[in-house]
Amino acid sequence: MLIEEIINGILPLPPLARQRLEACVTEVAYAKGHILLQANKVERAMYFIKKGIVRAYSEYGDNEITFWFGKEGDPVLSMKSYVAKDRGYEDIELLEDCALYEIQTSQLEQLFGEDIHIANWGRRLAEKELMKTEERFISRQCRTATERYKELIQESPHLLQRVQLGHIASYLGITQVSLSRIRAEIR
Amino acid sequence: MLIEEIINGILPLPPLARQRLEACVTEVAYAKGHILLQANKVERAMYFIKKGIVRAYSEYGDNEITFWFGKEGDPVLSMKSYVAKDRGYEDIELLEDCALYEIQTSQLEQLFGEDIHIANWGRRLAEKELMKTEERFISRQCRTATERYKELIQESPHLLQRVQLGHIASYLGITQVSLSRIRAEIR
DNA sequence: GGTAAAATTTTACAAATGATAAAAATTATC
DNA sequence: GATAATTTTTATCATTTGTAAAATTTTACC
Repeated sequence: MLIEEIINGILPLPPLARQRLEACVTEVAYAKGHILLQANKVERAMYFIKKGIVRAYSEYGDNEITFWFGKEGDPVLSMKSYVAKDRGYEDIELLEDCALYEIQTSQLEQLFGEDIHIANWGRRLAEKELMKTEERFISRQCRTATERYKELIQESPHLLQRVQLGHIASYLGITQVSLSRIRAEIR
Repeated sequence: MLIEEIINGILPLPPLARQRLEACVTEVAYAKGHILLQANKVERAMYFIKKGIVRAYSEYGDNEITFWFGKEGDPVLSMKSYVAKDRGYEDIELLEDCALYEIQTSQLEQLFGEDIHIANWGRRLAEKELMKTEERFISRQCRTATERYKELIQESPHLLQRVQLGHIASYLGITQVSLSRIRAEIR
């Protein structure tokens, strides 16, 4: 996926603003298993996924809890680092070899202060992420695990092909055993 | 709470920008029980709470599910309406007589296009809301109902004085009966 | 292709939560 | 302040989900 598409997908920018933003972007690539962002660290870069799939998870007691998957075009950042300049909750692990667009948040912040189009682009980015988080929150609050699994199949069928079920289970907020049960019932 | 404090609490604005923003604000007051924002409607206003307490809830099947409380200083808006110009999920009900600051989102959007400080203020608003939603999401994912209840007592002890337990229970994602059990165990 | 490792499913049992109904306590109203 | 209405607690039983361990399937690697 091209950075231009990703940027304009958030908020279409006039050519000059887009050039300024794109000038901050560098391409990087890491192998499957690489930890892109670390929990308990103030991260100074954010990414967009050009190619590949990643997950965000937290260690909690013995087991890790996956709470987000990112795919092509998605932004990857520690919100806690990005917004509050504080240590993040999550590790972000590459589930496939990935190509990424990298931006230093310090550069981005400078542009936010200089270019009103980019400031509104950044606003839009946060707003869209907020919508997604809210939707998942409400889905979690209102629907049963079975409904959430069916919803996931509907909306992200590709994910099931690319991610192992243990991660999916913890993403849905249930154990792998529960997910197995649900899958058996549906069949 | 003064609108000036609320605005500067999100992002301190230079005097001119703050004046422009405050010029959009009107004060309104409604009685306990009033529905400020309606589910399944594209809402065109947002609010900040000057005085009082509100809740956001969705009807789901027979029962309603409360998923947010707002108190003095908090923004009140349907994210779906504000961000996507789409019908919101939630009703927002006043749990006490409230004094509110009202802003038409159309006016706000115009300012976002005209004033870079206000654009960055809007970015900050979305970012902070995102952080809050994310924290609650993670708390929900990682902690038991009992832990979440204790967390709530710690962080918002006032809420328990002002809101009935049925709403608190559904906010915590459990039934009122479960919450009663938890309260009995803790004592 | 065979072996080891990892992932997934299945099973049995335990713990947590939900549903329902009824009792107790609190709050609102006249 | 008495009565009704609402809210909260308690009790019982059913259902869901979790834990642990074993069985099966899939994947990775030599």
